[in-house]
Amino acid sequence: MSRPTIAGVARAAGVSVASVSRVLNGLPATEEMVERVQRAVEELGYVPDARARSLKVGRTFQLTLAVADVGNPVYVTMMRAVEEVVSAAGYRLVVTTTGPDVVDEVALVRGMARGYADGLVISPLRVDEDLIKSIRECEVPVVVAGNVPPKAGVDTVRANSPKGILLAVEHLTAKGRQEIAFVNGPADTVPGTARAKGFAEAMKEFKLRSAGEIEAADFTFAAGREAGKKLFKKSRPGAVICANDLLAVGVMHELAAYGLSVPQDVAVVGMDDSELAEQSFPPLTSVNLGSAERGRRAAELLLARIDDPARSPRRIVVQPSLSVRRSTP
Amino acid sequence: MSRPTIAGVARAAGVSVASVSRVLNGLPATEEMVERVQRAVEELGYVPDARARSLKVGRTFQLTLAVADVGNPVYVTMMRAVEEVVSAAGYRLVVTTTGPDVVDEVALVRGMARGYADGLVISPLRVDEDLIKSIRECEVPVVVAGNVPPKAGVDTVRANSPKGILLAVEHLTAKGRQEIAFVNGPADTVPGTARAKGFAEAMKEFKLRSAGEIEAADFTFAAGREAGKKLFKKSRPGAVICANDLLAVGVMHELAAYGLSVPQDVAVVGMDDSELAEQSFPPLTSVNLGSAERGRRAAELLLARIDDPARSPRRIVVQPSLSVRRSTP
DNA sequence: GTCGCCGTTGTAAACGATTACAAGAACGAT
DNA sequence: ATCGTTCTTGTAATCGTTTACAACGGCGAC
Repeated sequence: MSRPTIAGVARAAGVSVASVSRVLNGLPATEEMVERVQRAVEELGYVPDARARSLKVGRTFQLTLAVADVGNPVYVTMMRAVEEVVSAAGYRLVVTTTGPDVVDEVALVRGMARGYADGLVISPLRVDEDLIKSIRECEVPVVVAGNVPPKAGVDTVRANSPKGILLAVEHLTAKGRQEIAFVNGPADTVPGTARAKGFAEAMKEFKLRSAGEIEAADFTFAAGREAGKKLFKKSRPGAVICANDLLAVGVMHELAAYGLSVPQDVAVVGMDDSELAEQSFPPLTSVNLGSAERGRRAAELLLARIDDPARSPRRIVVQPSLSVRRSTP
Repeated sequence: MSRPTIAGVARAAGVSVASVSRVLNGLPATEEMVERVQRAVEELGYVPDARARSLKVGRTFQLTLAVADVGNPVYVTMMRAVEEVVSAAGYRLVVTTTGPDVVDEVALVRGMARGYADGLVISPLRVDEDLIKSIRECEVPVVVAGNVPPKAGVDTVRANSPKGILLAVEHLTAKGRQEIAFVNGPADTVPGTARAKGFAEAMKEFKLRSAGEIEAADFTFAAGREAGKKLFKKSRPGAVICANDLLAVGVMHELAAYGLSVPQDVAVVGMDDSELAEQSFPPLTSVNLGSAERGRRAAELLLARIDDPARSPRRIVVQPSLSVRRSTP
């Protein structure tokens, strides 16, 4: 016995399929009609088929959020924010992971044309011409949580990480730490380049000389440890700014291995202000790049564009703040 | 200009829709036919509509993984494992979050009848009759990563947490810690009850008296801190076992607030052996409940059941091990 | 040359919903 | 009594695929 269809319900209720559909969608009908249909639905345990429905109406009432690395705690903050906005608007949110490769991301964006969802929020790590092209040509609205050039013609909401790094440097110098090193993620990623540039600018602004720069292989804990190892092999900075919280925690572990204490010997600042920042020990001073707000705004942009596909693309920048915790003096 | 359909491709190629479909699905056709169709597809940028396809063939080639709390790092381990197995088998994995409430879970399971995916892996926190019923009656195969009674008639893969706690207690006593306290998650959850029972059994086995038991409000970091506060207000155990890693990290923070050091003053053991365990400081000794293996096996069970819906339900138990790190002596 | 067979292609009917359109009922106004 | 209006309901087309079935052409065997 297979699932009942609308035709089965119609037969059971002794009415037409059109009437069943109308009742189900809350269109006007007599009390008796509503009654009969609902009884039949109840009796048969009928549940409408979303595939058939979306084929006909051209919408799925699902939205997709694509993240590069589920292990990065910054995404949980974002995911929560997106979920909240999206479900309040009556959409289901589904999360998929792309690999770290840009080709995976391109495949995902192209794949949206298959009609999996009505829209996409994507936070790409690496961006190239192919990806921009696929986003521009995407069949469904796309919002990029991150930085892509305006020519992509797409809604974006991004962080201001140079400004964030400036806040970190300002805080560290105010506390008397002048010898600041920087542990970045891969330079071929979008946040990687932005943060490298931000660090250089900030150091210039404060007339400081960098106490060492390391490019980690990844935005991960393990890569952070590696980077820390390399860094402390050649220098003893008074502070380290890290391009995200996972890297920062990795670096702190490495510091401990060297017998250095945080923040007395070395101050450490992370970025993202994710849940990990408060969970780490000592709790991590971290640049809040507004992940929650970025998630929220991205979701709102997506909904707005679904409502009006013709509106001109918005580019929102969310301002950072600094969450001071105990990893800095 | 809307997306091209198979009819458009057929027209452009000067062949019938059936032929296009056949070429697209790799069914036998002449070289010339394949050639013409592929050119037309290329030219128009045709992408088949997954909704229409799945409506017709009755399969979506998507699988759903439902998790209760994306903030819990144990799920990232699991997600990675599931993703790997599932994508190797040619399925797309989509992740959705249920709330902590059982009604959300029931709604999700019922909702699967709408045809969102070909199968579901769910890891429910709380289980009641409604949920069991909905799982038993679910239109698509369901695998439960967790513990539901056999009468649910469903494939399950669960951890052996009592055994895991036994390992923890054994380890602690071997290191000379006899005064062991336990910080559990909510008792009305499935893991909560299992772990409470496991702790009691383990203490009995080792002829020890509990040095305090606290039920945290949630399986979260914040709840762990609260629980730690309560615990240390009334007792000074030599060791604390926590029902998951987030709770353990919360407890360690509270210990630090009391000026107690880990592991010298108090040893701490977590459960799940998630990525957080190695990221925490000191790195957390944690009971490995086999999340990765559970994820992998759950995915395999799901694929097997999709292949053969009639096979009798399997109930797999994954054995725990202990990952000793520096939070215990 | 005719027949049968096989391989390739096309026609049309599904899948399960929504919805434009038409038909019928009810009712008041003339 | 007739007509027009409005409200409710049913019939059938449609969304974009897949696929059963039929048609056709080519080819070898007799």
